[in-house]
Amino acid sequence: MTTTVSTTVSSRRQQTRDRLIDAATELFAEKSIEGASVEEISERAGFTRGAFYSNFDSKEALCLEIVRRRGEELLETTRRALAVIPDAPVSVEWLEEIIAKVVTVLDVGFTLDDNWVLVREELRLYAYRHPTFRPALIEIERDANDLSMQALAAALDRHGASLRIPIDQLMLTLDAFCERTQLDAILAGDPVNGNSWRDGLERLVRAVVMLPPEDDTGAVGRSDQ
Amino acid sequence: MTTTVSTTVSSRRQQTRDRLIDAATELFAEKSIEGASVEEISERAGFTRGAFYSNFDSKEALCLEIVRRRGEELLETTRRALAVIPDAPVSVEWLEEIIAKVVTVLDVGFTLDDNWVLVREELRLYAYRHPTFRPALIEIERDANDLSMQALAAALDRHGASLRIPIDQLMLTLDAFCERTQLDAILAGDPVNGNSWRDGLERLVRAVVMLPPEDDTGAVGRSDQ
DNA sequence: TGTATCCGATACAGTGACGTATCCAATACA
DNA sequence: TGTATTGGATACGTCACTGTATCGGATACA
Repeated sequence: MTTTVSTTVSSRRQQTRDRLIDAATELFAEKSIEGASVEEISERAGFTRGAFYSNFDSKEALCLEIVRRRGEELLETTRRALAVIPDAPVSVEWLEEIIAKVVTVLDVGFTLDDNWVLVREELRLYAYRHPTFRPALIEIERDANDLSMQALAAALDRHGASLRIPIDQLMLTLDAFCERTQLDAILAGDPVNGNSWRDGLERLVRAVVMLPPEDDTGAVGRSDQ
Repeated sequence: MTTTVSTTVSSRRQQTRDRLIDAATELFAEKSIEGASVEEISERAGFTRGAFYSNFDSKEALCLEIVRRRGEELLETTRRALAVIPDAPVSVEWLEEIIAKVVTVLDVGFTLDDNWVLVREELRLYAYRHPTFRPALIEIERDANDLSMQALAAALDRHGASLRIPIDQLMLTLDAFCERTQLDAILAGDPVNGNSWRDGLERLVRAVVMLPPEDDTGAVGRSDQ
């Protein structure tokens, strides 16, 4: 139809959508999702309510878009972070290496936006109450998690290291730990440096990873996939 | 002044307060705190808005009361759970013993009410946005945490065991893990049996606790209470 | 330069929650 | 039995939010 026009059109539309999404994300952190009215969101974005409804069917549709975008960002950034991990096993200080990478990857989800933790928490609860929205959140979180998990599994495997607990439980635990630490920090009024919880994260990983049986050169054990 | 009357009066008043609090807790889990109106809370409790405002100054005051009560319940139940832990070191399977107790104690916070996890999450976010409410939540959570933590520390010490990570971090991690596992279960639509996360909890503790250097009889190391 | 389309603003009516002020019934006390 | 007090219900005015329907201006294309 108007395919030629839509390119220029879309760019404008995309911008207002972006601004609406940014404003919404901010407000979701400040007040809750329930607490932030469509009017307020539009206003902060510099538009009126009409513009909002012209771009999104509802607040839920906007939430969905937020999650979708964040999911893409997450996957993208995680991939970049993972690309840095060397394929070949590192002989010296390989544990440090692994831990550093794991921490970096997990960082991703939290470093992107200062109060994303709050919004994420909000979205989780929102999902519980909005059945149509729920599967989207679950799927996206799962995808992001799986990517990091597989990378970690591969890295550990390459270095012949093993874990004291199942890897999926480790991922969940690390994630939950980071989230909680940050929330506590925010509650306490501390700035979210990202430093306080990083140390804890490293300690946690270190405590759960088991070294390979006395191997100094770091030879490869088995490498399926 | 009317001290003699207040006893009889209070009992009636207390009942309506209880009903209001119960209704509110239910609704906070179903809809959010923001999402549950004073009108709806009163209605579910079998009263009208007038009764609500006769008993609480505001929704925030009610939240405060909820947290206060829950805190007391938590401390009380935790104390009972801890009372079961034997003072003397157990020679055989002492690790099992410790783990079981830790799990039990942590259970407390979650077993009391099926969807307390949701309400707790809500309250955490609510606290972030309501500065006057915040310190109450922080204090109560801290008190409950400290009680378990000290008990765990003492138990570990009696048995000469140590941890791979600082004990406060362990407590936070365990708590966060339980919470998250349950939230995930709720999101996935699974019933909150309390079984799925129990296993994980035990594994986690087991992975982090370090046995004393080859001691079969479980002799006491140091015991600075 | 004219015209069609698209996007956001404005106007409007409907809804629901809020907090207060007042009212009624039941209970306590004398 | 009469009176005072207390606990909860009802009624009221206000305000913010929702969603829709209509309008105006800008941009693209001929």
